[in-house]
Amino acid sequence: MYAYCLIEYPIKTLDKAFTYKIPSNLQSKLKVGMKVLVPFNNRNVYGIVLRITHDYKENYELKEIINIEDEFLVLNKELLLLGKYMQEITLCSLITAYQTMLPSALKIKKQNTDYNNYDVYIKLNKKETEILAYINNHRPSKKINILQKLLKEPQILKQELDSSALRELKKLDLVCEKKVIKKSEYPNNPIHNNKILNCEQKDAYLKIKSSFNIFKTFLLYGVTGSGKTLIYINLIKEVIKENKTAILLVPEISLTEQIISIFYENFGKEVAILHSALSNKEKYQEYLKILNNEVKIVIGTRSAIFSPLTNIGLIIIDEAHSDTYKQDNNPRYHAKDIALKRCEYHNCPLVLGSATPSLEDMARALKGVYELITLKKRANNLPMPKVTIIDMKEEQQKRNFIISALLDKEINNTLEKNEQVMLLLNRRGFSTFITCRNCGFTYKCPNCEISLTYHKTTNTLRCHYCGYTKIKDDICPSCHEKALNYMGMGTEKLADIIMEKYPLAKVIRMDADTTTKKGAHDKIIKSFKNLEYNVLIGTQMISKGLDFPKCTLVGIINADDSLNIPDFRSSERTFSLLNQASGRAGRSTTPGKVIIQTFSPDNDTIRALENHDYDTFYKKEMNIRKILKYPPYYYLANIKIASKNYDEASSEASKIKKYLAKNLDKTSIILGPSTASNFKRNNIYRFSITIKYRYDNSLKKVIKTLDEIYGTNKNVFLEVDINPLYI
DNA sequence: AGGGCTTCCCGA
DNA sequence: CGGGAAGCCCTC
Repeated sequence: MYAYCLIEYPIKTLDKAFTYKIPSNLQSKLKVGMKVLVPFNNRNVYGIVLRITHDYKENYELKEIINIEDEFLVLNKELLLLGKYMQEITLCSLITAYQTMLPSALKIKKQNTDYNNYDVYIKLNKKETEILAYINNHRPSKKINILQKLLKEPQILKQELDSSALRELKKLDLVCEKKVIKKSEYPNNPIHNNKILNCEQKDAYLKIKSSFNIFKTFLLYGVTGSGKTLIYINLIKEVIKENKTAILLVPEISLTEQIISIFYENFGKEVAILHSALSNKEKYQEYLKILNNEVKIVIGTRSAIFSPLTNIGLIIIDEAHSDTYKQDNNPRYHAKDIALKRCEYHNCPLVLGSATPSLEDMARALKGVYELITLKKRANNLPMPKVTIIDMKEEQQKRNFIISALLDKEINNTLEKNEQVMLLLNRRGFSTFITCRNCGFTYKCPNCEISLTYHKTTNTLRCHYCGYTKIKDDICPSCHEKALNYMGMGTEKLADIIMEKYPLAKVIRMDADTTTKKGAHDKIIKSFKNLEYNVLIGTQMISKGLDFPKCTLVGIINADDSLNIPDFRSSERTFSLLNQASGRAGRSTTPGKVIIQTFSPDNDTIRALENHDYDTFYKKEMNIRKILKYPPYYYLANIKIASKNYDEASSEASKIKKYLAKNLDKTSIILGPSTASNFKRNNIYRFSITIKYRYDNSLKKVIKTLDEIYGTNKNVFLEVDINPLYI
């Protein structure tokens, strides 16, 4: 017998099956989808079996399979097909597709077996009476604080305590460390039990339930707080009753602790969790549970869509508009595409849940490709927070540069009432663009309607979609002030300003700088929730899914900045982000207030936020997409041409453009080559070509051919992204 | 990917 | 003529 194997190297030229003889001792055990060790070019490598046959025609002298790596790890037929599908739609190599589908401990390659991962807890090391004596004999301090906490709680995570105070306590031998292997069980949290579906929720539930056993996609469009989770739970209970399984995808686990604990509470041991914060060993364990049919539900981030569940009855993608569902390196797959394929295979429904659906999804729903289910009311009948838009051009005249008069007043009010404030400082993206400090003017490309990117070396502004270039002016073309240099402000500076201005403010920051350490994220959220602080300042990471009952005011300092990011989806993202952030205000009994500061108070996206008006936003934005031929009216494909050598990258890019123009359908539009948004990174220059197309035709074949040609080029390489989220 | 084999170039 | 670097090729 013979086995066709794919080997571990993710190289285009090796992306084909190699044939091996199966030694007699392995013949009964070996199955398609298993990981094997094979001799390859004077050494041994791992591979995966794609096909087993009884005869072999060509007279090439074959080697034998050495061994089966793990008899229990088998990629089943569905997953093998799924990998092929992923190869097809993302143009990655097949082995890359399979590698992506497996947890890192099981990848088809030699492993580093560094599995260690544990939590360090702090415990008291002396009797309670001794500790109390110590507390009574010393002045209040961070150390005393920690001891008091430990008297209440027997053990506390090390990262939650002040490290310098802890060091001293250890020296005094009052506390000790305890290492505990991290467990993936989440605490039961009996808050959300036994909730009954309201009318809207019940309707949605029944509609989806009636489509069990049918391959069909639902867009569950419900305002923030409309109780989508409760619908998910009820649906999944039903799925399990039918003895089937379900996958729930969430955008980021750290922001979804609540969902997880609700699921543990409802389903207990039947749930497996898969996400990047788990150690390799934990992932392996969760994966084994799924393989052994010990669980019925998998909750996880993007890659959980590949869980080896059999007999799937339902897949749900929560916050389906989130960018995290698309992988931003090779293979650039979107979890939704994979989900659709799996639902088709299992003949079951896919549910896309969102408060601000992507235009693509909404367009499909309105066309009838998906079934649209709308939840208009918040589950607890709370009103949506009141949104006020402030014109920062007017405020500038009044010398209010960062905090408007109204926001100032509301911050004072809120702090005096002992409630909490969240201030969102919009990110500026990766590339630099120029804004007028005086009037908020930003340069836009006349062809593509996106902000121009500033290139310091040449003092030019360029469109990274189509390549349009112009020289930067000295004075603002709009207000004629010499103020064309505003580059934005960081959270640190804003925190300083707030602390200086409001004596009552206890400020905590959350952004990329303050959350680098593991667990820092959680720590900030917990301490804000515990009311240790009353002002939370952060970038967009504070906007997602967080629930702070005492937070009644949300201030958006610079609504425009994300609007100006040079990307055709910046309006869509801004709407989603700010709508999401607005939803943070007033989640319990007191109604919330939202203040949006902007230089463009007449902008349609900003206007729509005032009334949480997705529908109007959708119509206006769709119109722009139609005129400019962007998705959902056209599909996109992006090719980045990268090289250490500027000239080579540039000339190859021009060649590729010519090749595409010659070989693609004439209805396709080719933009570029232009400098990519990440034009120079790590000394590699990148040029970008974007194709807008309506009919697939020869596109994938043409790009694939290009990709193969450049597969052997050592100096220039291509990065292909089909349906890119960013270009 | 990565090892082996060929080729090419320069100094003696 | 020799050795070392660079390029090329092959892997069941």
